[in-house]
Amino acid sequence: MSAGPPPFPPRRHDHAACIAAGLARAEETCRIGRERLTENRRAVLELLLAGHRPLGAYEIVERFDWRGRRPAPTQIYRALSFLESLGLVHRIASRNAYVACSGPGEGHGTAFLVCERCEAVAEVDGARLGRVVHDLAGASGFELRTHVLEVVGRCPECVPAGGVEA
Amino acid sequence: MSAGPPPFPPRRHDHAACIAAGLARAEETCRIGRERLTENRRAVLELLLAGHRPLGAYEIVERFDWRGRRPAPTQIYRALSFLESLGLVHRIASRNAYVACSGPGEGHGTAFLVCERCEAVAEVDGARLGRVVHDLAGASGFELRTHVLEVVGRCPECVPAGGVEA
DNA sequence: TAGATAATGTTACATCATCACTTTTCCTGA
DNA sequence: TCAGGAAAAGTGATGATGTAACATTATCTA
Repeated sequence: MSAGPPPFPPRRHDHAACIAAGLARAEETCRIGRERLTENRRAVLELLLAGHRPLGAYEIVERFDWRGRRPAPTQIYRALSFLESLGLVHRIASRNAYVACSGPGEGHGTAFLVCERCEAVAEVDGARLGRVVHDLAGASGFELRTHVLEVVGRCPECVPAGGVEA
Repeated sequence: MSAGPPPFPPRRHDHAACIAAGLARAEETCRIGRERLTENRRAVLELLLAGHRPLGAYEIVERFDWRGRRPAPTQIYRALSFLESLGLVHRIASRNAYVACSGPGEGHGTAFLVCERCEAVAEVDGARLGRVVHDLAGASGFELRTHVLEVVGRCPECVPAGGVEA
């Protein structure tokens, strides 16, 4: 049930390694799907991995040092939709923002825990959630294709801090 | 467990009555909370109730016949956030759109079933979902405040229709 | 009825996302 | 190895969504 790394990585962890792992996973995914992880796509993914929180498309544009210039939004959106189609990136609908996928591809019980204070995002997955969503839809005669579950609150690091600041 | 009206109302139902009921509920809610259901707010709510599907803010602007002129987006957003704060309207994040609340206020197990073909939206609520979300968050040490669950697929009326048209 | 508070009116602007079209890059097979 | 086609990138414009700031008007309350 609960194998794998903790959903919220500790504030200090081997970030370089976790970026490298993400890129390696992307390369593997592309290789398998016979897709190309071009320079643009790779760069966008890298920024998301480095950000370690949801970034808006225009935030990505700003961070993009791309042979000295900045790419047009179009480029970013193209890369994002490519990466999304491979499950390497997810859109956080409640924030109009994007995060690098932290785990293996789309289970049918995926949820995002979004910290409203520090903006950290954890991706969690549970068969039980998948079943509940499935049943909830089924009970209404609804044919499920996909779902968006975003849980908003405080991550473990931010629970102690009270108030609404930040 | 499954009392109340069917989550997806039949295509033909007493729509006037269901609008009236929505408005009555809003008036009651405002009375209790000592809030004012002003002309603007009431009109926005009425449009959402009449639409019976998620409307974008600018769609509301267009439908708004407001003493012959059209209101600025600001007005609409102000009404929407007021109505949202009272739980009379919900934002469908995955669509940047808004629907009138169809049931009693915020349980902690609310989900929206969004038909990708006809755009109908049903609001469903289940204690089981609430528990799963709660547990999912808790297992990560996450302190839950609220959540967004949007299930995308086909409503019962649209399941028969194949293809991706519309 | 004065003063405080809430809501509205109005303009401008910030942010998010896509379209249409051209050019370049890369892959494939003769 | 190079022609031809497909995929990706480059570029400019524009559409769609959402807020900020501030003046004005309506409503409540003492």
